[in-house]
Amino acid sequence: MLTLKQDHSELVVLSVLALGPSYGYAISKDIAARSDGHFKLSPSGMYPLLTKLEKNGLVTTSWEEVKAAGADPDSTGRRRKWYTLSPKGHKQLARRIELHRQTQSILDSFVAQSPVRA
Amino acid sequence: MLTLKQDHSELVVLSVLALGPSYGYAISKDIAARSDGHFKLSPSGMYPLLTKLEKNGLVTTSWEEVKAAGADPDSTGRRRKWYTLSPKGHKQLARRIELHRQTQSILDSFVAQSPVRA
DNA sequence: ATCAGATATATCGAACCTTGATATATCCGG
DNA sequence: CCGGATATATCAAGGTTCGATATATCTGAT
Repeated sequence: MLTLKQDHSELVVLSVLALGPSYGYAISKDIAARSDGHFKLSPSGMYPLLTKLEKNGLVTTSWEEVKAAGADPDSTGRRRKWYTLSPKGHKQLARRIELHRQTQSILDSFVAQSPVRA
Repeated sequence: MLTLKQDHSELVVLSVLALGPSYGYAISKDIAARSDGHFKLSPSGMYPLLTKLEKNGLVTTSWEEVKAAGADPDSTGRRRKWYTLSPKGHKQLARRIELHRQTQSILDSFVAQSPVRA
């Protein structure tokens, strides 16, 4: 189980949001599910990252009050913060993907030349 | 020009040392050359990393006194610290490569599903 | 009704990493 | 003789990581 570092976190979160708006908890479940449980982004990694994306204008946000079926109409209910990829966010994702591919290709050339013995 | 982060630095440095012993300055030049100038590992990234590899037993080290052709025989000369990948280092490299491939493959699956628009 | 576990967001501090600047010293070519 | 390359290394400021902690709500099972 791999805990994602910031660069990979950002790439993955942006790519998840490229499929449609979501919120922190759902994104983290999504990442775990779509990576077959291999990738993990914990709350303490997720929320600061989402805040940073918002501050940088890569996402826009809105709050949703999630009320239970038979809940007290006066209760606050559970709050859910939705994140939507902005045009700037889409551009940033494209840039990140390009950079990722470039990095991978060079990294692979180093790895390919390594005479690996177990 | 990409400055390597620790994880990538370690993978790249180990893979360079897998081809044969080297020393800090040469490794950094090697990385720049073999990446066509795209990867950079600065002295302040390199030396702490090499120290860590040594402390963890992944490399063994030895000093070489590099004397100039017509140098004063009593001068200290320039010091060069050679790093040789240990058996433990070879195993670690194999592990790192495997992890790298796994990570790439999952990361690629996220990226592949991203509807990229410039 | 109660309670455990899931849903949901968020911060904190200690440890660790990153990076440009600084330091020291030697070697080589012009 | 001097600037640039060779060679190693540390420092401090800022950024990152990660488990722990906090708060509050919802759901399903007993």
